[in-house]
Amino acid sequence: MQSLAHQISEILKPFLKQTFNADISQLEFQSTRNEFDGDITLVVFSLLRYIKANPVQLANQLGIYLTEHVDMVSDFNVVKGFLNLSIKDDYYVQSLNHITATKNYGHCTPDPKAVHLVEYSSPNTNKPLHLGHIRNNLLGYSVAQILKASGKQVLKTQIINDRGIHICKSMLAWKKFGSGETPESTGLKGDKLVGNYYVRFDQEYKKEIQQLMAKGESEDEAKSHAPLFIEAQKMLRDWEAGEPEVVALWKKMNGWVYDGFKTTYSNLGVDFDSYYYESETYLLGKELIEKGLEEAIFYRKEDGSVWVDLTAEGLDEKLLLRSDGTAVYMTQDLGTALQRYKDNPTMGGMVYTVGNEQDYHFKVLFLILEKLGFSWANSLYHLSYGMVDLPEGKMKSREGTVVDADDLMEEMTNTAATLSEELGKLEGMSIEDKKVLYKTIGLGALKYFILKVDPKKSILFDPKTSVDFAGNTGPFIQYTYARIQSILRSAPMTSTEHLVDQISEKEKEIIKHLLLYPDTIQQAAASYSPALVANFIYDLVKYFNSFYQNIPILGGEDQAMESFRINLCHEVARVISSGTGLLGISVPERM
RNA sequence: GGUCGCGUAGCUCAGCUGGAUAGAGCAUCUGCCUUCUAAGCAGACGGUCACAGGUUCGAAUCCUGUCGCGAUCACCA
Repeated sequence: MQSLAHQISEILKPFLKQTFNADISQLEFQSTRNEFDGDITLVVFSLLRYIKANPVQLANQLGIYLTEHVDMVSDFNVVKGFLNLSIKDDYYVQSLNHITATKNYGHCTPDPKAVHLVEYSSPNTNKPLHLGHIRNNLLGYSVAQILKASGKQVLKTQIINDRGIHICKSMLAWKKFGSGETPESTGLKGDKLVGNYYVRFDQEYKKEIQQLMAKGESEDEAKSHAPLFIEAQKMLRDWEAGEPEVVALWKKMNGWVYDGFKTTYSNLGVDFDSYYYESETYLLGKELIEKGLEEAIFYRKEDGSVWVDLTAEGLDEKLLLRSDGTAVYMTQDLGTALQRYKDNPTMGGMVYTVGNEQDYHFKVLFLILEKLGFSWANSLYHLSYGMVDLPEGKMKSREGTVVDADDLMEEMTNTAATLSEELGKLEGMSIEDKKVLYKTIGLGALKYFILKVDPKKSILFDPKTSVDFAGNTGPFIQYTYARIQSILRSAPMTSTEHLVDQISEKEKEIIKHLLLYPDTIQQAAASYSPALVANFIYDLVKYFNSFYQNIPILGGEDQAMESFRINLCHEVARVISSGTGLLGISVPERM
């Protein structure tokens, strides 16, 4: 079913062409403001570009034409250049019936050829996930859901940063100070255990630096002379050389971390279809560099390092290979991108969910791929998002100001439990069911809190004030859904064929809003913004609550009206559930 | 310093490709629980949309400049 605006446009365009000889691609409509009569408004001002006329006269002319030729337009009025049209109740009833009859309303039919890859999370394996990762994961997962709803086949993946000096640091600390501790022996989550040794390394390293400085070395000298640092560097070289003992330790400790991550992801409700490991991809891309050198897209300096000159594009020169021939971050990313297109030849796009601190990196990456002549280079998208800041400023793992992902989720769940018990509405529910519910609510609050904000903006998170459960929040939306379920339990949906002619303004608002849902999904997919969906759902819930609070549903009124309202409740619930699903938030039947 | 992003109510945020008197939530204040869930509803208070120009019928939105905040400009990832 086409939107109302679209239908009216189609009727008006031939008329405009015939009468004014004006070919107009886009007519501008908006919802009529409450203080005026009418349902939908045509902004006639915007036509003046094509038609030289008095806006009020033109509006009247169009209004007369529409009331005469379009059945659903019952009346009109003109205020300045605004043509306000009144729409018959029939239209709303039919729209609601149409929504009811549409399976997966708002979702496009999947196109099996439109494969999209969404990369998110991409953690380091030397410490646990924190609040920043939560934003990354929620965004990536939600965008994947939204793309799916817009008809794409989506593959979720991550690239795991499992190699490098920082990994060796925690390995070394465990070897020297760990006395054989394991997740089993300590009862700690694997990622937490490894993270502790990363911190331990830093502590011991600092001690050594102090000692060396006491002996008269400068800070810089001390940093590079400290025995621990030298040992860590050696370990990295041994790892790259494939030294069996180091590799075995690396595998063991990374395994612990993966187990820990798995728990965190599962609690957060995100998942992946594939994994790429940096240890397997860091050498990729070198061939690509050779190709670029042959084609003189890149150049080699005397010391052997390879560069690309992007000054013509307003950027700098960028290193692609070190003078010793080893790969850098960019080399690896070039190779990984190519590899992914080889793995999925029909891929229509790739989304990188990475913080905005890497805006420059991705700009350069995409530009280089374009220079190398890959046609798919322009279908890459960097889903850039702002940092999550604490009131004290940035999160710093070494200064202990990191908000741990697991702790935060647990805290949210506990808060939800406390609030729920205070409200005391859960009599008769089993303890297991309650537990699930508290988690659903707590995580709903957290997810919504993060996702309702425009991705590119930074988020200020105050752990002390925590996350709200009232107002524009996840729990409010979940709560409304649960209330609707309660209505539907006592009055199940009935036939949808009733024609009703006493629909209230608020009900019309709700239906108009429901009709916008498919557009919202498309827009959110085009701009990779879950915030659009989040705010859409919130608006819908606001409209609904206001209607629901004031109009009795089971009042023994006119039967047609009553079943119309119950249908409306049902469809609102359906859209809420589908919309929150796009955000990765689940909705409980009761709460 | 160069580049990129942000700046809307005391706080946290919406505001679609320019449209009518800029919207929510939190906080403060006033009402509403004997009927389907009060995590709610109705209302009050609160704004020089950072500032200055420009484009036009019309600017929070587009352009230019200024100021403020942040990120980035590594043979780190």
